[in-house]
Amino acid sequence: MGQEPNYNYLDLLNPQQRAAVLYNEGPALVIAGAGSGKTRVLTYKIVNLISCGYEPYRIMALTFTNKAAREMKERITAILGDKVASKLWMGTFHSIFLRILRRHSEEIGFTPGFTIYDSADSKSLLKMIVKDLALDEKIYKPSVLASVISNAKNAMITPTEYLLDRDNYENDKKSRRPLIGQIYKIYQERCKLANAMDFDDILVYMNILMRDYPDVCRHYQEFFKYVLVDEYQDTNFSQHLIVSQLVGDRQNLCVVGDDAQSIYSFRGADINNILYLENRYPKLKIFKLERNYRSTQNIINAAESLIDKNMRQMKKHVYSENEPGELINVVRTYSDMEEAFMVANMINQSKLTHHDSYDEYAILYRTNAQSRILEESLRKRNMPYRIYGGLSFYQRKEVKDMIAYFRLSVNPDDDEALRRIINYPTRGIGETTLKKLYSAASSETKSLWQVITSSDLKNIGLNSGIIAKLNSFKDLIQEFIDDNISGSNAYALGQLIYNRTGILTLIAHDSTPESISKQENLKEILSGLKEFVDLREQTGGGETDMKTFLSEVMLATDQDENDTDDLPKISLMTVHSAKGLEFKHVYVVGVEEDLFPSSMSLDSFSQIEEERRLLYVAITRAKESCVLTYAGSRFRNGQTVMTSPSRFLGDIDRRFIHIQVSKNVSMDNSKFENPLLRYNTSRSGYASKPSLGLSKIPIPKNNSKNPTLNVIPQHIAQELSIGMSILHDRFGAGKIVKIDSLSGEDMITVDFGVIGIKNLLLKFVKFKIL
DNA sequence: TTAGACTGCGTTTTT
DNA sequence: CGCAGTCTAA
Repeated sequence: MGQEPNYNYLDLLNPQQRAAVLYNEGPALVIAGAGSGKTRVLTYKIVNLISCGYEPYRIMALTFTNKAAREMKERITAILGDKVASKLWMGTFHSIFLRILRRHSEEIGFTPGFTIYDSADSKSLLKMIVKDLALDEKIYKPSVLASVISNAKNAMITPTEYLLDRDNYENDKKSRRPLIGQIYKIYQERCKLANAMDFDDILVYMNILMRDYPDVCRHYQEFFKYVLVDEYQDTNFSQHLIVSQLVGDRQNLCVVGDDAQSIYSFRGADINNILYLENRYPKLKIFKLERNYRSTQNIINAAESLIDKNMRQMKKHVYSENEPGELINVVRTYSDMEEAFMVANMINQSKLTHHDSYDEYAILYRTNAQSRILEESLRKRNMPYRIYGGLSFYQRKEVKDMIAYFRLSVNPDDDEALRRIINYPTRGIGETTLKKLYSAASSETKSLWQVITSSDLKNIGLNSGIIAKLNSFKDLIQEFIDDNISGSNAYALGQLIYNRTGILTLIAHDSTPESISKQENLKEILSGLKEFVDLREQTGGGETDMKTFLSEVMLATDQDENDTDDLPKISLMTVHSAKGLEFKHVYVVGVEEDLFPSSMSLDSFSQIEEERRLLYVAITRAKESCVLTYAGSRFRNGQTVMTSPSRFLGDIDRRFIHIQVSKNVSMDNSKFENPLLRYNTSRSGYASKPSLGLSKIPIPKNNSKNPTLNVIPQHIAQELSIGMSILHDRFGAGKIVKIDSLSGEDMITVDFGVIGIKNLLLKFVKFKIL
C-alpha cells in the first residue's frame, strides 16, 4: 500500500495548510476559516499519513454528513485509487459506530439484527407511551419529549441519572411535565425490548461499549492508529467522549473545525468542545487557516466585521487576497412579495452582465416557509430553480410502509415497524386490538411480536375472529422471517414482500398522479435493492442481506441527486443546508428582526450569537457577489406583519456595504397613503386584512378548496328557538332540540327523525326556517 | 373503515 | 396560509 501520488502534493498547499498536513506528533486542531481549504487539508493529511506508512484500514475519518464523507472519499480515490480509499474507515459518526456496534451487539444486550429507529419512530413510540400513561398529549408533546431525551443522551445522562437529578425534576415540574424522567425510562426499556436503537443510542452504546469493555476499548485504541474529525464544532458531548476514548493515550488525533460556523447547538452541538479542546489535550497543537480562497475581499471583510461582534470566539483573522470585488448590496423592499420579485429581477440582470448560468446562483433563507413566495416569483418568470430540503425519499409514507416490512423480516420485535403495518393493508386489526396487545406487551415486558406469537391471546380479551386475523398476519411475517434466515438476498426478499403483502394492488387502485408517484416510489425501492445487491456481487465486497441494506437506508438522508435533469438551476435552500457549499452569487432574503435572528432566539445571548454565526455562514457562501434583502412587511402565519431590518445589518461595517432602496415603491409614504396599495380582498362581509400585492392584483379565489370561507351565516342564534322546524338542504326537515355555544361558535342540535340527531354549527349550516 | 371536513399550530436539521 | 392530526358522516 502506501503508494505515493506521482506529483508533490505539498506544492498545492500554502504554508499553514502544509504545516497542518505534515504535523504528526500528537493531537492537532485545525481552525479552518470559511473557504480556507479545510477539505483539502483533511484530504492531503490522509494522503500524507498513508505515504508515511500508516495503513489505510487503521485510519478513521469521521464526518457529520454522508455527503461530506462521500466527497472526501472521492478526492482520495482520485489521488490514491479506489483500492486504498475503500479501506479507510471513513464515514459519518453514526455509520462508522454502527458498523462497530453490529460486531458487539451481544455485549450491549442486542441481537445482531437490531433496528435503528428514525426520529419518526421515536416520536411515535413516545406518543404511545404518553397515551398508555393516560397523560395529556398537549402537554407531553412527542416532539418536546424527543428533544429532551435526545439532549439527555447527547450529554450521556441515563434515565436513572435523569430521575435522580433534582434540577431536571424542578425544571420539568415548572414546565408542568414532571414525568419526563419516567417517560425517558420507559422509552428506553421499550427500545430495548424492540431490539432497537435510536440515532442518539448509537453514540450512547458506543460509549458504553468503550467504557464497560476495556478489552474491546483497548482493541480499537490499538487498531486505529489515527483519528480525524471534520466539523468538530458540531460535535456533542457524547461524540467528543467517544473520540477521546478511541484515541487513548496515543492521542493521534486531528480535528478540523471553525467555531465561527457552529450553527447546530439546537441539536446538542457544543461549541465548548472546540473552544476548550486544549484542556482535554494539553499537548494540543493549533493550526489556523486564515486565508480565504473563495470570496472577494469585500465579502470577507463584511463577514468578518459581522462575526467580530460575537464575544465568544477563537481569535483569528480571515482575509482574502482576491479582487476587492463588489460591495455587499443591502436591498430594502416594501413587502415580501416585492422582495421575491426583486431577487428574481436582480438575478436576471446579473445574468446579463456576468453571463453566468443559473446554477451559480443561490437564494438563502432562514426558514423553509419563505421558499414558497420565491418559488412563485421565479416560476412566473420561467426561471429554473431547485428547492433543497424537502421530504427525503425514505420519509415518504409508502416507502416507510414497505421498509417497515423489511424491518420486521430482520427483527420482528421492531414494535414501531409492526404497529405501522399490522393493519396496512387493512386486515381488520384496529386500534382497540392494538391497545390490548400493547398493554399485554407492557405488563409482560415483551415486544408486540412476542405477545402475538407466545401469549394467550384469549386472556388479554381478544375474540377468536381477531385471533384468526392475527394468526394470518403472523404467518405472513413468519414467511418473510424464514426467507431472510434462509439466506435470501435483500432483492429477493424485497420482491417476496412486494408480491405477498398486496401493497401494490392497494396503491394501484386509482390512477391519480399521487397514486402513480407512489407506485413509482415502490418500484424505486425494488430497483434500489437490486442495485444494492448487484453492486456488492460484482465487486465481491460486502453482505447482500436485508440487514445490511437496512443499516444503510436508515442512516441515509439522500439530500442529493433525485433531480431528473441536470439543467442549471437556481438553488433555494435554508442557510443551514447551505453550509459547506459555495456559489458565485448569493442572495440572503428576509434579513429582518424576528426572522433572522429568529424570534425564538431573542431571549438568550448565546442564541443571538448563533444566529449571527448563521448569517456569517450565509454571507461566506458567496464567491463574487452577495445581496442581503429585507422587507418592510411580510405575510406570516396567515397575516401581514410589519417588520424591521435585522440588527445584524448594523453589525456589518459600512465600508463594505451599499444600501439600496427598491425603486419600485416610494418608501416615504406609508402604505395606506399609496393609492396603488389601497385595496383589500374584502369579500363575503368577513373582516379582511390588507393585501400588499404590488406585482399583481389579488384575484378572488373561486376554487372551492376551502368553501367555508365564502359562507355567510344564514341565521343567527337569536332568530332561532327550541322546537322550531327547519328544512336542511341535505337532511331534509327537522326540529331544533338544542341551541348552545361551543367555544364561541353557535351550534344547534337538530332532530331529523329517521336520519337522526345532528350537531350543526350555525356558521356553516344552510337551512330554511319553516 | 375511510374520505373529507375541521382544528390547531407554526425554527433551524443530521443521523 | 398550509400542513398534520383529529373528528364526523356515510
